[in-house]
Amino acid sequence: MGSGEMLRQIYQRLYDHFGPQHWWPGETPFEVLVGAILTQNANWQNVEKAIANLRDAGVLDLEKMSELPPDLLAGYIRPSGYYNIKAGRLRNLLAHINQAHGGDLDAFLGQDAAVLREELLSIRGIGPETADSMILYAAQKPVFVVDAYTHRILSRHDLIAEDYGYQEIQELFTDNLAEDVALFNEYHALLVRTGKEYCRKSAPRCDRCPLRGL
DNA sequence: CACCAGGCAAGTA
DNA sequence: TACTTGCATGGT
Repeated sequence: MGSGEMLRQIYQRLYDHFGPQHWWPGETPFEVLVGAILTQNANWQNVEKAIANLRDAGVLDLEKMSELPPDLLAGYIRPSGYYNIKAGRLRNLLAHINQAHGGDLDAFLGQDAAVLREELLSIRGIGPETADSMILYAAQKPVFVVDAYTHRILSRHDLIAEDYGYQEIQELFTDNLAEDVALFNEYHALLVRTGKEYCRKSAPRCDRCPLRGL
């Protein structure tokens, strides 16, 4: 069986098992950008608390957050962990949008996906996964997001080698699936859901995994 | 108590 | 190039 057929079969099994996941839980593109940084190695529940703090403070907005003193910003996002590091990363992103695009978020996100990706990766604190999450979920362009769960699920089911890197895994999907924002959105969300419930680092419950037997 | 969560950068050899 | 470590909170 070819890789494309295999990937579509995986998707079908996960979708049949879990149904639609309704990602990304963000109300605006800006909120998605912020969430993408805050969720780095952090539980989403904690990220929601941090975002709620920002919203209550009225600074969940490009201009308002840009004017916010760094220590105050760090205080608001405290529940998401690494708050000093992440406050700096948020400010790096804000500075880039302000300096390179005059604070025009739509212009920033409206660029060609490849150009946007290069710009994002040039910002301190934004790596491949964060950049791709932003492009897919905020800019709504068809880039496949790879995360730790994607790697773990595929390697545990012997669909890829253990030492596959980000780029290789991403190419596996983009070279074998139609470039469809809705599909990439749902697929990534389903892989995360699968990882959480059936493919954790320790104590895996592969007995009930919807992908067993592939 | 230990381990983990929708990573990334900086330091070391 | 290939590891290792720091960052830090809250849930299980």
